[in-house]
Amino acid sequence: MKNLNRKESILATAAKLFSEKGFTAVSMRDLAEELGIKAASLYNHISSKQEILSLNIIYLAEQFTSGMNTIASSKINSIEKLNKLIELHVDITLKNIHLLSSMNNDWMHLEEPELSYFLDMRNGYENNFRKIIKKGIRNKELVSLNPEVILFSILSTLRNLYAWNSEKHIDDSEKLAEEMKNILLNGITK
Amino acid sequence: MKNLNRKESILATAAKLFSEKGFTAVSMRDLAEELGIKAASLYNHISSKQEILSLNIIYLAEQFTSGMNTIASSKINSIEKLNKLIELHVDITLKNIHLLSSMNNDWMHLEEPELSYFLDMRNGYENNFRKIIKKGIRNKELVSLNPEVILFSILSTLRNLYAWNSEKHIDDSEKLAEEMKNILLNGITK
DNA sequence: TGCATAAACTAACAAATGTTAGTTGAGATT
DNA sequence: AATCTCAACTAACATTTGTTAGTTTATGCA
Repeated sequence: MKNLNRKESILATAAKLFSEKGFTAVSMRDLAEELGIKAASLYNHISSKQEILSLNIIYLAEQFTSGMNTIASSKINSIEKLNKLIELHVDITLKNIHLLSSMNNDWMHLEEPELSYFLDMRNGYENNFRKIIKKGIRNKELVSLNPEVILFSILSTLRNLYAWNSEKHIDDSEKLAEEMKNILLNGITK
Repeated sequence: MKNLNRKESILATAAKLFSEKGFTAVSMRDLAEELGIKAASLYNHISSKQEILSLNIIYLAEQFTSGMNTIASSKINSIEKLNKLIELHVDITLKNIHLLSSMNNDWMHLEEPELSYFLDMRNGYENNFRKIIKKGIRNKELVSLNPEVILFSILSTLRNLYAWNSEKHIDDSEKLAEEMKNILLNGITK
């Protein structure tokens, strides 16, 4: 949390606390105490608890959206796109573990209009992912199974990366991505 | 929620609300209102908000633990054990969607001694799962990749089943389990 | 009929919540 | 030296929180 200005360290500390206990269970006094100041002082830097949540979540969601847009529109085949998506998730997750947790578990506490903005991004992301899978099936690159189940399986694993990683700290992002590609795409049986 | 006595319907309704907003964000007044009574009346049936959470979570965790114990000690090979585990998850999840959500997201709000009891069950479950995977690798039934990454990938997908299923309602439990076995074990590439 | 029980109610509590108003002090700018 | 600004502070606010105490009411059993 060093080398951050006060607002940034509030956002980062909030993300950490939210990831441990959830948005609602963390009070502004908890957050202030963790930063060594009084709750009222937080309001010199942010306008509300709600703003902390939405700045954090929207920032992260936009990263995923932008990464997905680049990949979806690139001229590579479906499997290569899936590989790139796995790299994208591993990369963003390892750099933002606490934010990931916050986004996955507290997005429903966003208020309008940020809630709709977030859900639009999330839906857009899933739709792009779904298209890639369906195209892969049509091209015979992927097995012809229910694309929804495929989508769900991969996305669940990628979205949960943060939970696993905070326990066993995998530092080598590249190696982790390679193993995940292997497992998710080729399966685990011999 | 019909054909349940009052206590059971309190637990079920709480699970539903917790799954939508999280344990901390649901007040006893919210819960009471959903049941058509006043908050104080809840205390004729349960002793605290905390009790609601722990009864729900412990009930579910014990189901997983007991299912796992049966599978782990049965005399079948590793891949068959993994198949059984997938069936177990699909089965329990489809029957307890809201409970699943509550357990996955609100367990950290348990208090001692239930918290430790839950964490012991959870760790035991993961250890059994890990053993099955490691033995499968030793037996050359499974590919020789990092067992932690394999464990994490499968478990993430299984644990997230509830989230996906509440949107796209897959009613055919058997068919869903079959597709998941295929994808998780054999991969998705041709 | 009278009584016990179960489950609802009203009213109130102390504590915790997010937030605002107004104040203070240190450091930079004029 | 005087002023401005930033970021901390204290004090207080209106709500909301989980929970308790005491009361009422309907139902089933003696």
